[in-house]
Amino acid sequence: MKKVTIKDIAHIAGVSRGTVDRVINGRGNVAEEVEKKILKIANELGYEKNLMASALASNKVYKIAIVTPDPASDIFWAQPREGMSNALELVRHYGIIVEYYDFNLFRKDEFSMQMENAIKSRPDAILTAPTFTAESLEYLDEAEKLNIPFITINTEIDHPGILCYVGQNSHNSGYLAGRLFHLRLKPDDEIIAFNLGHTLANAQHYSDKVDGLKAYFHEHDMHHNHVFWYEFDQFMDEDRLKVFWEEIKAKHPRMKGIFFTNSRAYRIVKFFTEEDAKKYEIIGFDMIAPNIKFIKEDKIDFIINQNPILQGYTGIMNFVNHFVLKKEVRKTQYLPLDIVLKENVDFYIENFSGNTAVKG
Amino acid sequence: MKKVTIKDIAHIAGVSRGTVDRVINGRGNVAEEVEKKILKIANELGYEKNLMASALASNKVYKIAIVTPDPASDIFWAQPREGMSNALELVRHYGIIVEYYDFNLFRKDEFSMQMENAIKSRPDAILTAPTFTAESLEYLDEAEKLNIPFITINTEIDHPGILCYVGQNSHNSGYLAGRLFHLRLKPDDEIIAFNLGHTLANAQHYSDKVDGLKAYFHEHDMHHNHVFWYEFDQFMDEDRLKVFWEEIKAKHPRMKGIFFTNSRAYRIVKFFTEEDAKKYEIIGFDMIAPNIKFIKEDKIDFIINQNPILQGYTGIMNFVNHFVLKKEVRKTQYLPLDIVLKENVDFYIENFSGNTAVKG
DNA sequence: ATGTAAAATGTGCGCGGACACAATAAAATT
DNA sequence: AATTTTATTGTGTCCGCGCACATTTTACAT
Repeated sequence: MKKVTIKDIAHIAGVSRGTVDRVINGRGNVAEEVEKKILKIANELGYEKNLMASALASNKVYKIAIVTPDPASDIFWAQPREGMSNALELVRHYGIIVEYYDFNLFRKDEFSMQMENAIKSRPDAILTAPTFTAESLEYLDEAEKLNIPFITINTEIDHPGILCYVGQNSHNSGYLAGRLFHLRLKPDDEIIAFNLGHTLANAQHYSDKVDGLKAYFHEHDMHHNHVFWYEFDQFMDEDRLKVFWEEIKAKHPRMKGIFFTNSRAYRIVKFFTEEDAKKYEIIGFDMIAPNIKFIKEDKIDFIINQNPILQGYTGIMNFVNHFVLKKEVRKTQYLPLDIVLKENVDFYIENFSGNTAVKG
Repeated sequence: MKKVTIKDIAHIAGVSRGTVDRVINGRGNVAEEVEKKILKIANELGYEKNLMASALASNKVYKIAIVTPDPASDIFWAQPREGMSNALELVRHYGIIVEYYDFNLFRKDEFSMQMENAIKSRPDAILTAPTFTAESLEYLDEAEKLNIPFITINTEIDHPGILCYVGQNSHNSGYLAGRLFHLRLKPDDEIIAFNLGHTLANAQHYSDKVDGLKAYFHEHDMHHNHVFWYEFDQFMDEDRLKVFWEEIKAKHPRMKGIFFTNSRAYRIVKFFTEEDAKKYEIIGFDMIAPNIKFIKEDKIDFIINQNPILQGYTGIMNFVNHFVLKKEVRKTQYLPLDIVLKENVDFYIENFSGNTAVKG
C-alpha cells in the first residue's frame, strides 16, 4: 500500500528516472515502445504524482488575476472576496498566488483599465465578475488568443473562453421569488419589481429575474396579480429616491408585494413607515448588513441569498481543480437559491460556506 | 517578495539551519537569547513554513478514523460521506488518510465495536456522528486519555474531548419549521409532529426540534394551533405504519400541518391520497431521494436541509485546519438551515456545497 | 588545570519530482 | 568506415524542510 514513486517505476521498467519523468509529464523524446511500457506499469501500480514534491521541485506558481468590483464601491463585493481568501488559505501551498484588480462597479472605464492590466500581467487565469457584458466579451476574445481562460462569477455570460461560471440562475431566482409571494399574496394584490441599478451595468441579469417572477405567476394562473417593473438609477440620491418611492406608493394603492432585483432593497425599505412595513411583502437579494438589519426588524420578509462567499470560494477552487489537480470542471455551476428569513438569518451570517465554516 | 526560508533566517541570525529548525518547531535545546533572536527575525521577515516541503520531508501521515452509520442502513449517511470524499480529494496531498468504521445505524453493539476498532487504530482524530449519546461519551473518555480528539457531526453532544461539532441547531430548525407553518396555517389548524425513529437512538435531538416548533408558536401567540407529538418506532413495517397513520388521521380531523422530525417523511407521505396531499402542509428534513421525489410532486412542502454533504466536508476541513494548518477551529459550527421547496430543490441537488460544486 | 557530562549548535542526507546537462545509441551523411 | 547529426536515455542537483547524528561550546566536578 506504499505509494508508488517515479523511482519504483523506473526500476521495474529498467530505465532511469529521467525517462519515466519524460513519459509522465509528456515531455517527448522517448521511444514509443518504452513509453507504452512505462505507462502500462504506472497504470498497473496506480501511480499518482506526489503534488507536494512536484510543487516543491518545479517551484511553479500559478497566478490568478482577480478582476472584481471594489468592495468600497459596492459592499456586496466584500463577500466574494472573503470566499476567495478562505479558499486561498487552504490551497496556497500548492503555489497559487492572486493579484487583485479592483474596479469601481459603476465605472466602465475602470473595468476596462483593470482588465487590461490583468491581461498584461499574463496570469494563468482571470477570475472576474463580467458586469459589463460587451466589454467583457472583448477582453475574452483578447485573452483567448493568449490562452488565458476566464472563471466567471455572479453574472452569467457566454463565450468559449470561459472555463466556468459560478453563480445563480437569474431566471430561477425570480421564479422562486414568485413562489414566495404566492405563499403570502391574495388575488388582486399587486407586485412591484424595483430595479435600483445603474443603466451602465448589465440589465439582462435583472430582467431575467423579473421574467422568472412573471413566469411563476403565469404558470400558476395568478393573472390577477399584476406585476409592474420600475427602474431607477439615481438611487444614490436619497431625496430623489424618496420622491420616486412616494410616487410609486401613491400610484399603486393595491401594491402588496415588492421585489428588489438586487441587493439594494434597504435603500427603499429605510423609508418605510410602520404601516408600510406591515403592509408590504418584501423580497430582495443578498445578505449585506443593512438588509440583515431590516430582515431582523421584520421589514424585509425574504432574502434570496446569492451565496457570494461561496461564489468566491468555488471560483478559486475551480482554478485549483483545473490547473493543479487536473480535474474536469463543470462549465456552469449554479449555486443554491438560499431562502433567508428572520428565523434562519443568523445561521447564514455565522456560517458561510465551504471552509469558512471552519474559520477560527 | 520572495518567500522566506529557514536558510534565510539562519543566515541572517548567523546560526545554522538546524538551530532555526529547532526554534521553529519548538524542539528545544536552544539558548534562550538565540531563540528570541530567531523568532524576532522570522517574525520580521514574515516567515511561513513551506507546507509542501514540510509534508514531503517529514513523510508524516495524518490518520482520521471515521465512525459513521453505514449508508446501507440509512441512506442519509451517503451524503456526509460524499462531502468527506470531496474534501479529501482536495487535501489528501497534505498527507491525510482516512479509515472508515461503518456501523448499522440501529445497532448499538456495532457502534461500540467500531468505535473500539477506531480507537485501537490510534488515529490522530476520530470523526463521528455520536448517535448513541451514552456510549459516545464513554468512548470520548477513553479517547481523551489517549489524546485522540473527536470531530462530531450531525448530533450535538457535549464533552471536553470534542474538538468541534458541525451540524444544525436542532431547536432552531424546529423554530424555523414553526415559522414556515405560520406562513400557511389558519388559527385552529392542528399540527402533528411525527418522530419515526428507533428508540435506541438519541431522542434529545428530536425533542429539541419539537420544542423549537412549540417555542415559535408560543412566541407568536398561536395558542389555538395545537401541537401533538407522536412517536413510532416500527416504521420499517409498512403495514403497521399505515395502520398507525390511519389512526392518527381519524383521530385528528383538524390536522393540517405535519412535521417530521427526521428524514423519514416519505414513509408516511407515500400513503397519501390526492386529498391528503392537498390538505396537509408537510415539513420534513433531509434531501434524500424519496423526499425529493415527493417535494417535486407537491406532496412535501418544505424540506429543511441539514446540509449533510457540507457536514462531511467541513468535518474533514476542520481536521486539516487544526492539524495541518494549525489554525484555530470553532468549537460549535452551526450550519445554515436551508429551506428547500419545489422551486429551488434542483439547485440543492445539482450543487452541494464546498468544493462539490466544483466536481467534474 | 583536566576531564566529563550537558547544553547548544552544525552538517548531511533524504523526501519525490523537475530540469538542465551529460552520455550513449541509432540514424544519416560524406 | 569515419564522422555528424539526431534520437533516446541517464545523472546530478536543487526545491525547503525534518531528522539523525556529529561537532563544538559551556558548565561543573575533581
